[in-house]
Amino acid sequence: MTSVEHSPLTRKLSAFVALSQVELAVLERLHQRRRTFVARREMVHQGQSAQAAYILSGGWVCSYKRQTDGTRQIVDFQVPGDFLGLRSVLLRTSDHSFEPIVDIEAAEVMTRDLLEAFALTPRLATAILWAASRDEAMVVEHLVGIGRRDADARMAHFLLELGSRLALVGMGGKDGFDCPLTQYHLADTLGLSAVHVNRVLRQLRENGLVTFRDGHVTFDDYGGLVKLAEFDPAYLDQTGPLLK
Amino acid sequence: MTSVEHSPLTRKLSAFVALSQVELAVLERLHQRRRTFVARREMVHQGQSAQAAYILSGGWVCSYKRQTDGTRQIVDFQVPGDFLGLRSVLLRTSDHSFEPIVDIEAAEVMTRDLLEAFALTPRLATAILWAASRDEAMVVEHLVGIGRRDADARMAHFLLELGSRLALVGMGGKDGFDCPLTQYHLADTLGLSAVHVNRVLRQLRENGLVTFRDGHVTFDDYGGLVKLAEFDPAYLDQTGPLLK
DNA sequence: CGGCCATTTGACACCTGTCAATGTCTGTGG
DNA sequence: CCACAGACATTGACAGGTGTCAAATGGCCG
Repeated sequence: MTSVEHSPLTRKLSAFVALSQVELAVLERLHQRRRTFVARREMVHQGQSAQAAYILSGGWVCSYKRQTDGTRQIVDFQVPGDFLGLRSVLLRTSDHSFEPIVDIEAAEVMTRDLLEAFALTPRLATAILWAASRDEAMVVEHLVGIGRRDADARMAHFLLELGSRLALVGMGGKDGFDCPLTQYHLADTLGLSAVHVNRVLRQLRENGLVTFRDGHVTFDDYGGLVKLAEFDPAYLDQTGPLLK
Repeated sequence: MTSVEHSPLTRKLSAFVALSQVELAVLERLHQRRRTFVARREMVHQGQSAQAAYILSGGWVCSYKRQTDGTRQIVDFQVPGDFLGLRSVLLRTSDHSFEPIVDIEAAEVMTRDLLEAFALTPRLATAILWAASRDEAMVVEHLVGIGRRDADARMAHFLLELGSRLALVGMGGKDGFDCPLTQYHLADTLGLSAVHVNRVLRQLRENGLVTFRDGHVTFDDYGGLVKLAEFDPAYLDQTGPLLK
């Protein structure tokens, strides 16, 4: 499609607004300090003086909160093209922990560089704020899901949301996507036990809706899944108002 | 305590940072356009071109999301001193609905006035952003609660959080607070059925922990409640805890 | 080969939802 | 003043969704 190799973040934002050459250049320049993190090693990213955010370019990360009894609740996932710790730069960080799910590659962005980029290209700032507000909308939708959907619908909704997000960066479509998550990750995300996650997955598979297996999610009946989850992606594509 | 009558928002922010006379004046000036809303009449506040936010000075509001099957999930409550729709001004609004729980009084703040106030007094901007990030931390904590706490702990945690928030604006303390919520509100907040909310409240009452009755919450055993809920107010970031 | 991790499955308990009925209080209208 | 309706709170009986416990299976890697 594109002759030039763009970063996932560029792809994502481009789906939201057409960026000029200058804006694209500024965006790419933010990707200079490349860093890698090893799977499962917690990236401490507490409320301290976090002077940098990260743009995830490869691999998956989850942000979670751990309770005193040992259980944890995963609040969100970050996939390529997503920011890590953006809010801790713009506002103040809440005390999440971040854990790479696989080995990841990310670009470290210093606060001053980010703010400078914002000053140079207001439209870029707008686009990035759009991404941040989308993240927040996802947390809210997540809350609704855990509070008011049963396990099947919750799982279906989550997989559909993930599929939509990945499609935006070219890593999946309506047939499915590669997915490095374990059933424990799903359990900690959806507020279920790992055992029940397995039961739910089996049922969805046997009903011909979706198959979660060997690191790959296959949408066997996309329409049926959407119906089961009452999935309305409106909260994801907030195309419009901000840039008008 | 104070000879001058300050707004709840002023009280709240003052607990976070000592504001100068100038900053206090700017803050009070934001309260000029007073409006009232009637209980139970939904304040439509969709993603449209929301050019204003509100500072709640009296009464309670809840923000919620309704599902197609009719159930709803309350995402957050706003009590005096809280902003309504702040994020929809700074970023973009997610599609919540707002419902006054009782008759409320609020100050309408136009975006331009707010931005102007920010420009005049950066410290005020910081304080307000702190409030916004606290709201977000509460949503996350709420997610953790629904996902990983049982009904008793969830209820206890919620009541303690509410108590802390109200204490910040002088509307409650370690003994309790006035509370206009119905058990249906609690159910929609905690992801429970109204019937079960009633059972949980009875149990907490019979265990001598907390009494929810006749529009008033009484902490019968604050310490016991904290222990049951494993309540750690760190996420509220109330630097100068009034509850000490 | 021998651990370790993730997955899978079954049995059972229990937390929570649903259904239904009753009680209480408030406001309204006769 | 009383009858009545409506909203909220309360309680019991019952069903069902999920969690917990335990064990077996299979893949991966040192």
